[in-house]
Amino acid sequence: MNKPETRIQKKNQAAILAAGLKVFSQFGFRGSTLDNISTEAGLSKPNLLYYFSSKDAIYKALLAQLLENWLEPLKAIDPNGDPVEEILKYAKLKLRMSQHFPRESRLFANEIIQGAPQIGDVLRGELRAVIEDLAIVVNGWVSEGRIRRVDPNHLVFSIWSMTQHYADFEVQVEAIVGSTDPFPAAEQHLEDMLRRMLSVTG
Amino acid sequence: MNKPETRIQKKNQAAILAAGLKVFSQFGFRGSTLDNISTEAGLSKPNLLYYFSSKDAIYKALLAQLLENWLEPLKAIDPNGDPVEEILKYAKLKLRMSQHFPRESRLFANEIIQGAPQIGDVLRGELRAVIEDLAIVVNGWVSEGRIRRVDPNHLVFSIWSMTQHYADFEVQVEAIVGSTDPFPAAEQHLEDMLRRMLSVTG
DNA sequence: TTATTATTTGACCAACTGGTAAAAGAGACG
DNA sequence: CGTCTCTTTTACCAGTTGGTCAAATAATAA
Repeated sequence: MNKPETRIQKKNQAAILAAGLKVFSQFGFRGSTLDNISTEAGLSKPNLLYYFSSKDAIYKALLAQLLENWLEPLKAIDPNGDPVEEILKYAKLKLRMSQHFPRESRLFANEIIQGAPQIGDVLRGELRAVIEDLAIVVNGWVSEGRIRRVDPNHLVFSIWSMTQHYADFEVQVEAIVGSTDPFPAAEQHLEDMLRRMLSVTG
Repeated sequence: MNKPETRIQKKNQAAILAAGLKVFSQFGFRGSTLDNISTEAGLSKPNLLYYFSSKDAIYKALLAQLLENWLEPLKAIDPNGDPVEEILKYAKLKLRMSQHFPRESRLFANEIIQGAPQIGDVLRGELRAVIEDLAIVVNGWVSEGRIRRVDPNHLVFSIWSMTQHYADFEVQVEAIVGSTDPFPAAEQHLEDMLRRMLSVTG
């Protein structure tokens, strides 16, 4: 029933979402203004509101898009694969997302820090369910003796935190490593941490 | 030269800082309003401005206070102590700070995510210097064979991220562990991660 | 007590906030 | 060409923002 989008609509909606991502990820929802976003998008404020009915609508569209990409790699962990390699694959993918999509990460971080007013339900619903499934898989690996004993939830927390840190706290990382690209060393460190934590052959 | 503070001043300044911490840590600087803070502090807005000259002044006072407590434990790492235990002591202290002062952690996280407009200088100055000193110590431990080879900077990043995660992403942690207190298991996991990463006797 | 100082309040301001209405301007299509 | 829809702009609004000011009120000291 929804009409096909014109090329102008496609272009402007994309520009607005890109601008919204930039602004929201830096200032959070309440700290961002429609003026900020519309200026960044190269549109007038009423023109922006012609494409999105409200500030809220832009924010929600961004989060919805983000959550998909967020959950997908988690579900891709293969219970039949090699345990350490599966976990490492996920962790490295997450690190690469921090490297290449830091604003998405910061948008998410802002939302969570502020109490997840928009996506709290998703966290307590779908995310929790996915993590519960993963916990079963990890616990299976543990009881089969294929990885060392580990708390599945906190393993996930440590992967999330160590990887997202490079996006969310980018300015702090930069303050310390200077102009060095931190990601190669970060990946090596992440791999070391997880291999030593999980490998049964110590 | 500065006059002694009256008890009313002490009380109201403390109330304002407590209110500012609560509000700023939830909404970030730009997302917070003087009305929020003054209401939270139980004062009228002009009355609040009688004690702090501007919104900025409250925020800066909070950050200054915070940065002291932030850097102190880092300097307390003893080059002459047992390497693994020294690092673990620091990590556990950091975790306990997340547990008992989550709002301070979120205030800091908000500031960093938003590009550290206020404390960028401190990060590139004092923080960087402290981390450089620590790196020398850690590299010494490595070359003495007392801990396994590790990148000092990224070791610190992983400790910061894994510990602060429980404060900054509290709502996400809660969504997954439910009403369980996450901190005992978090401490165990943190200790496992670091011991297995660092201990030469694997 | 009174004089002095410290504190609090209410009224106010200019700039900015998210959002609206109507009309002008562009594009697409027959 | 003309018509019709899509897009953009101009002008506007009520509520909120950080902050000021003078006057009123409480503490305190002599």
